[in-house]
Amino acid sequence: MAKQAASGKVRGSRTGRPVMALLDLLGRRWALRILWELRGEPLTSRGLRTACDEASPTVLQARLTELREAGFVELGDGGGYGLTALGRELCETFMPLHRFAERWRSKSGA
Amino acid sequence: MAKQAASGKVRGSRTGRPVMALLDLLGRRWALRILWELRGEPLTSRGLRTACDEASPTVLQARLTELREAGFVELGDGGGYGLTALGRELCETFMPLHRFAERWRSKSGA
DNA sequence: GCACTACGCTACATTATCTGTAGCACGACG
DNA sequence: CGTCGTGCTACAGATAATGTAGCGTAGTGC
Repeated sequence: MAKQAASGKVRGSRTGRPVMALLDLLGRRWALRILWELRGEPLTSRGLRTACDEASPTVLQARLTELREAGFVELGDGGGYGLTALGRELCETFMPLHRFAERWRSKSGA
Repeated sequence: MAKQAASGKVRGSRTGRPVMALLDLLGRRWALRILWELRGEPLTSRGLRTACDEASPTVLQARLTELREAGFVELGDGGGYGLTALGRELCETFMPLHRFAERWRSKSGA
């Protein structure tokens, strides 16, 4: 479990372009999902686990650490994970995805 | 290698919400990156591989198949992968990510 | 103090997934 | 025919995720 995120080099950032680093960071299992679940209000680690279909705490913890190092997520004082201002911004970016997903389903079968 | 994408159930869609299916589909290695690299003009499978830092053809082929089944990517007549209209829509959604990534880098170190 | 609960977080064996290299079948070009 | 470029696949080795269990800490009620 390497610790390299946000400190200058994330896996996939070989090109130097920050989008790649971001794309790679978000393209990990549960990363997008975590941001999505945190979009409303902060959740405890166990609450987040429940929200994420009981994903294993190992990955969740790993993603949470990466996301924290990236500055998108933070651990509140009284416990519970929440989005930082930056994380909230990022989440805004994904909001259109919700509407898109609905349209997508109606077009792709189902 | 299971074939289940877009045909009603993708891994992670247990909740039934299409966002989850989409989040899960895009939250696989190279999925986001592939969409991103295809955003401009179509690329051949090898061209795409080059664009994706020489990622192994195994995963690329797997993602390409999933993305095709999802209706985001298509294989052109004369060869070369390109985005479908739906895929292009999805890509539009990610465009703000580029600007965000720049801001992110300046805030998170580097 | 003591049990009880919930928190963030970790260990570890099993299983799934990705990497890297090689190579196939097909077609176009010379 | 030989060579090149397609899309795509096989397979061994490395890496990451799963699932279950449990740690240390902190707050509660007694």
